Amino acid sequence: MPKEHALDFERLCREHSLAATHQRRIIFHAVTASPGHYSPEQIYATVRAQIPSISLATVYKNLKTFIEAGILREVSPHHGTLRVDPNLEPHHHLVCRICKSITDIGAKFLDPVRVRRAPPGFNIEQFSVDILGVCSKCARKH
Amino acid sequence: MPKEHALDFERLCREHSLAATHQRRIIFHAVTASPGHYSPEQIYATVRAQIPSISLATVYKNLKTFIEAGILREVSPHHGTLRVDPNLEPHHHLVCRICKSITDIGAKFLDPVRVRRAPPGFNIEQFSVDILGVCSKCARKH
DNA sequence: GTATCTGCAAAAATTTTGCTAGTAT
DNA sequence: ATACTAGCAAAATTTTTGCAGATAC
Repeated sequence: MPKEHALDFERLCREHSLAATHQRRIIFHAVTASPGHYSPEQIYATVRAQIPSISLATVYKNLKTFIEAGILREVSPHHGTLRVDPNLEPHHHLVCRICKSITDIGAKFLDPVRVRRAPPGFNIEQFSVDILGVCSKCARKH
Repeated sequence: MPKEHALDFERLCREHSLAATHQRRIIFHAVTASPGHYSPEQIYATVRAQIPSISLATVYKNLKTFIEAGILREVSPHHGTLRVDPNLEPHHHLVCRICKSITDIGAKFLDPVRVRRAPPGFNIEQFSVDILGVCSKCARKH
């Protein structure tokens, strides 16, 4: 339970050499104040209640800035565009952090995912594991 | 190793009550012929080599149709828009197939993911598990 | 004072929709 | 013959960009 989000925010900005602007403070608060996984539009709506003059572009720019700094994460590394997968067998994905490439890996190459304490009320149908890291091609370039 | 994609395709269409059109045959082939996780634009480019007059809208419509039928899958259920996650602790996601809601679940609630046979050349940094299913709210409505 | 950031407007990129003519069953 | 589908153009959504004025350090 964090006590002082405001202090956290000032510190975070200093640590990442970001200017602690009013807009950033409110955006950060909108994202972190209540648990959730919000879209830029949702965050924009929340922030506008406090800064009616803010622009959607500012929200986008700062979310991107926060993500690049590692202060926030993006839920899916592939939100940019639809990607179709013809593989209907149980399998998982190797996802390269650098080039965003996706490679299949058969489910049997992993220990089966097992839930220790079941989430109340949620009806589990299947598991999909993203194995995040750096592919061999990108490793060679760095 | 499938031998006869063409036959597969005709059968698939019959099984799902879809008209086996020329465009669909070429689109399906573009997605399944070589392993990958292609975007609509990439598929459009491939298909145009064989049907120069095809429209991008037709590619989109049919990918969506295939996905709804279960003939193809989408790599990420959240490609539509960016979603930010303020939780930097190790955790995974409960994702509802119906309403697309995302709920955090701490990493300790799952057995740790373990790779049995390591993918050659890929440098693993972290695991992200999507637990797919139906949330309690949506279950109540069905 | 200087570098960075905001807001605006415009553009780019992605996806959907309505309609008419054409095609599969 | 009937129902479904393709192509087109237009619109809707989502995201990025360039720049002038404002703000943080």
